[in-house]
Amino acid sequence: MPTTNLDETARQILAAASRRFLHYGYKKTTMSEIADDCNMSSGNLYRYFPSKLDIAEMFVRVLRGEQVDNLRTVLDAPGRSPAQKVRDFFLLKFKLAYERFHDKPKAFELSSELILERPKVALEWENAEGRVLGEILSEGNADGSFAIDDVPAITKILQNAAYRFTSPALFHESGDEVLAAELNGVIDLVLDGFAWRSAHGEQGKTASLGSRS
Amino acid sequence: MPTTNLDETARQILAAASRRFLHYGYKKTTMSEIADDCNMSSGNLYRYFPSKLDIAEMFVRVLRGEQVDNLRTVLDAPGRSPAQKVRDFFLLKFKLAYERFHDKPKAFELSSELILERPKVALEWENAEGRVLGEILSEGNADGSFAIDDVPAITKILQNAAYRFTSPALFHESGDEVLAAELNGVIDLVLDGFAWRSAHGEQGKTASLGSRS
DNA sequence: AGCCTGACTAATATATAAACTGTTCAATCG
DNA sequence: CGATTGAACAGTTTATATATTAGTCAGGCT
Repeated sequence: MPTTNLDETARQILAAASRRFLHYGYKKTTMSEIADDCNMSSGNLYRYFPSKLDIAEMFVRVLRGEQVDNLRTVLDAPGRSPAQKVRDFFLLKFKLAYERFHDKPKAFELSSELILERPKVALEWENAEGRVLGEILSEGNADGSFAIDDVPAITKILQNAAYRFTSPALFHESGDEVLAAELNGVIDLVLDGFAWRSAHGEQGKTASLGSRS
Repeated sequence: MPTTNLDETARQILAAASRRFLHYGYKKTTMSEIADDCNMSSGNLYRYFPSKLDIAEMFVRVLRGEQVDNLRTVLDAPGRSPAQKVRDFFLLKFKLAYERFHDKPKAFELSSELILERPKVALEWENAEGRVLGEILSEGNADGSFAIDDVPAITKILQNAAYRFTSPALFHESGDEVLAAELNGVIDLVLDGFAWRSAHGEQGKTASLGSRS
């Protein structure tokens, strides 16, 4: 959790802001309200955070920390093969995104607003999750399930392939189960790709069936 | 082209409307302006189209027709294997979307506005493109490159896996070449998945390396 | 008759004024 | 003297009034 770096007062401010962000959204909570909740003046908030947007950024960093911690449990699941963990990772990520979108809509709205002003936060989020996924892939390399030479590159490819199921744009279109089934279809296919590569090696350099241009 | 069904006058209206949609966008072109361009009264437009939104829908249908015709050329490319055609299909689709996003922004804006009111149009678009992709897959089945038992299902999976490169949400983040390279990475992997399946059969039923649950 | 017009209306959009909010900082407090 | 305040300012949001537009229809034109 990134909050451990924070002053006690800063944590209090963040907690008060988080409550209001979740209930009323970012734009509808005012600095004065946050200050009132903390029994201080609005001006004093600026001794602890440079701006309102920075409070929101810290709020999102906490959300991200929780989500990454959650995804990291996939790594330690006993009796699961690396390939199964790849599937677990994306299904859990989808489930977490889907649930947050539906029962914490204000948090989602806040993330979107923040990312418009601070795109770097989205990249950091993706990278943090990518690190977990990369560990799964490395584990597969170690036990011989996979034969991936460039783990970060393949991590990015997997994130790209699963993008549709991690962005809330389509959470309206279909239900939980339909989307999860489609995600499973994508994962089936990329895992078969891994299987092929681990049997034949040399991935990426020559595209097996359909060489480029 | 869907315009062949149309009355001569309707075509004239659609042409005038299209010019203004492309130049000024949907909301900034008025029915009176379209009528003036056609030397008729605004009321008369409603003899040919039920509403302004229906003119926009027809405009988007024409766009879609052009795009699908364009993608269909991939099917007839000589000397390309089915796997290469899968790659050609998605790279061309990406290029068309990327270019239209950048040099016909008003058309993109119009598509977005329309799809909010007429989501069915987006589904029809995806299905129309899916039919072309499905023909490529069937061709691969016929010549032995692929061994796909449920072509429509795999078509959907491929569209899902490539979604990130067909939705304009990320066209801001990276340049042309970076995105195309990432798309190629995804295609490499799914084609390797096809290679594995064509060598082993039984795709979908048992997920090769990482069986479900 | 069949096609077309253009004034009319309800609804939407734009422009303008009023209120509010993020942020600063000179003054106050402990 | 460091920590805190709250009035002041600039920028933005909201509320209100004005104007425009999508869509209708009773009549006119050919």
